[in-house]
Amino acid sequence: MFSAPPVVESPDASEPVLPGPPGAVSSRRKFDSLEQEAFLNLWRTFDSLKSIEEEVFGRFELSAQQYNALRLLEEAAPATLPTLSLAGRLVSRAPDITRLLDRLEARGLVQRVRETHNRRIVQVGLTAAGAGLLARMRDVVRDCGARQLGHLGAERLHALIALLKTAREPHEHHVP
Amino acid sequence: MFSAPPVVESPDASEPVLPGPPGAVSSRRKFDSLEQEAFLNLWRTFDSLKSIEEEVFGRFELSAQQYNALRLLEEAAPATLPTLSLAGRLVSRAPDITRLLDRLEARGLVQRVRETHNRRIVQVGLTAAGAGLLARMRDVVRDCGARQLGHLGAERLHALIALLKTAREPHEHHVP
DNA sequence: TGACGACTCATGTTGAAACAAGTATTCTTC
DNA sequence: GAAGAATACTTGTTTCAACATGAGTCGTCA
Repeated sequence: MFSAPPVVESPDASEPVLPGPPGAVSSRRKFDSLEQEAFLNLWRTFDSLKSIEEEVFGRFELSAQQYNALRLLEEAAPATLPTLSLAGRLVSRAPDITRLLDRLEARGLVQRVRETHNRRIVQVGLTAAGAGLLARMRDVVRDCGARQLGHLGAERLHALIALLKTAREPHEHHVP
Repeated sequence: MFSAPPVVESPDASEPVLPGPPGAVSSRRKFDSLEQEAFLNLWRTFDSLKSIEEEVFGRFELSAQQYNALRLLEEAAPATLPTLSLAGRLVSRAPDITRLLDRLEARGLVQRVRETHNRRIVQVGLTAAGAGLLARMRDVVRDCGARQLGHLGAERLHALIALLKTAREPHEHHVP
């Protein structure tokens, strides 16, 4: 099955085992195209910043997606949101919104009420406990943001936001 | 089984906040800070582009991370890489590199050979089948990149790449 | 030599994400 | 006003990622 078993003992076996690419090499050799280079940079940067978020949210035993759901409910409060409407507003698509809410409800952070007029719909609302948790997290979360991206400054942040919006614009399906 | 001192939520989860009383507080601002807005845009854009990648790689029954591993092995070929060295070069950190390679090896795309001089190390190399798969994917992947970000144009792609690098630079333990 | 510790990878377990199928309810059409 | 389509979730199942733990190997120094 294998044409030539390349049991090549890597000649540079003494290469640095530490993470991080040898960036000095020409970057075009590593990427097929500029678009791919951009996407890989996007991926790497997102992963880097996400790990910071996760460390912060982990202290409250929340995932980033759970926090995001709570924020959307806070924004809607004192009104509530139908389950799928909430799912549609999440940053990342959430095909498993039911169990995400299960976990939040089990901790008393959200509340689900089946509508009386249309009993198919389940309204989701933030509880006082959920609002309290968000309030306690506020400062920590803001500090986290500053730690992540504060060094960019307002001007470059605006430029980055604009570029990111332009990047995904053609892929969005008409969502307000 | 938690190592960090958990910040527990308030124990009173009994006060529901449902549509009822008006007033209360409702922040109309959507973001706490510019940094958070930038991160959420990063997240959303990454998720959008990633779903395109996944659709393309899914046609070959590969995840983006698996493809990335194969690409790194192709870059190293005909030499091989120690397992952890490969893991360190992946775009996203991969604590489960063993089973990722298990799956690739089960399909005959990579080959693992335990080194004789230092039997702790397992060298990973691309097989001919793996190289063939990458070759068959090449055009599709490039088209995918163009579909994702081709509308930006070279100038804005360069600007985006530069901003992304600057964004994650202080969080990398290694300066490339 | 042989105990000790560092290194490299494998394995066990838990929990979440993804996809598909099912259930209850409402709407539509005749 | 009943059959069938549509809606809004829910549940089941499989797969994968994350964390902790363990096993084998090597270097070192008494």
